[in-house]
Amino acid sequence: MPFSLIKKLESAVRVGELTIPHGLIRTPFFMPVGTAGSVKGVAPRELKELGAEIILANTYHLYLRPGERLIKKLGGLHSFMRWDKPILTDSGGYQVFSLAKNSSQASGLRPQADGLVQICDDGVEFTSHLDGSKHFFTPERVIDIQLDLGVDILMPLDVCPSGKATPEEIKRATQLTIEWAKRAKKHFLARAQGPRLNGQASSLRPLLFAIVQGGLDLTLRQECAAALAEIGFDGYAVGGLAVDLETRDMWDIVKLMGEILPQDKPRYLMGVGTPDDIIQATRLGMDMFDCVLPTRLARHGSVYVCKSEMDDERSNDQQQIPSPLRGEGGGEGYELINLLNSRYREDPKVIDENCACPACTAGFSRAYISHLLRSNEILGLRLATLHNLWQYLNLMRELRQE
RNA sequence: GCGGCUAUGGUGAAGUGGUUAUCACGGCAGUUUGUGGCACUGCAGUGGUGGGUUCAAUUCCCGCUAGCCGCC
Repeated sequence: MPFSLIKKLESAVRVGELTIPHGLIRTPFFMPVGTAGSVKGVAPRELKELGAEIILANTYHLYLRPGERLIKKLGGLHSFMRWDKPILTDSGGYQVFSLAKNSSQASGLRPQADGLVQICDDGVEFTSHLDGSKHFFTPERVIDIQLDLGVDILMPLDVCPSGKATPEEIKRATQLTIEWAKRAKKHFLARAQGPRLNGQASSLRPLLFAIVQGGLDLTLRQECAAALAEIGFDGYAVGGLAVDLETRDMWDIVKLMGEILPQDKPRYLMGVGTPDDIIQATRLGMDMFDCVLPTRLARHGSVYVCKSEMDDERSNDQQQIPSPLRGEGGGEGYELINLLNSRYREDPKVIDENCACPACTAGFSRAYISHLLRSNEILGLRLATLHNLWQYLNLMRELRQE
């Protein structure tokens, strides 16, 4: 069995082990996002030093550029990007949703903007954001691309409805997602039965997950989860929740998923989230996460500060070990500060005194990083990114040991 | 001393006799959740100064001041 649940902590966090071709990973874990085969600004060796054990890349983007054929020719994605630990690829289902959203906002540029993405029973037709060329993805094609990339965990093509979708649209998206998952599995098994799947020396095969959709409809989510579990997959993802968060509450769904998804399989909450979201979700039984927030926020100047540090002066005599997990309520362990704000221009402190990331241990001041970011110096983006990723990965370490 | 030109947000530039004066960069702030790379959204100007013409002037005219160019 690729996954084994070792124990449930008092907090209800599931500590387990996932064994895949490029290594063994302990849950719960966070996957830094490296859409185009690179976690922006961070080299593989640095990722390892931060404690990353698996990263996420994107099928849609790598298919369009440089193309899975080229990557396969050069030895697969691991060899291509010089990362020898596990990789999970997102299927491109989210990009279909995201492109459709962007196209309707691009007023004027395209008269038939909504024609940018066409979903039919067989698959999805879309227009490349790079050169306008037309492409067609089927569930089978997306499996083939991911096998060519040689990744450890494959995600099937799904339909991710927007937060504004009608109940009918959500129902149809859910039905298609189940149908496509079934086709993906069939195709995956047919290809995986070959003796040397993508030429890997490892005897371990890659894993195929399924994605639960259904919007905020508890019944639909339950039916979708049951249908997918009936088909049987290596793990189960919960999709479509990291969307329109300001107007929608995902927690009822997350709680339900934690209760009904197969206990002996990893659960992946896609696209989530803030550190506080992740803490809460692990307590509801989620095992895997990915999110662009730490890396994107860093590039825009925002960095995480553990609140236990902000309270330092008050808690001095208590000799408290700083941890985002202290406090029973959970959440509210982190504060986000924007180094581009004028108040940090002359701030001599490091981002977070209790942080052991490369930026903080080297002693780079907030003032210096602020200067770098204002001057558009690459090092500024890198330092902020390293810091935020370290915060996330350290949080996961603490969650596993709690 | 004489002649000419120019004076528009922090900077550099547009533009117009009449509702909220445009753009870039900079500044200030906000947003960001399966990443269309440092993205996006806001905010800040009583239009050098004093008069005049006009129903109405940033826009037309005059004085003053400042800067630039040329001549003596």
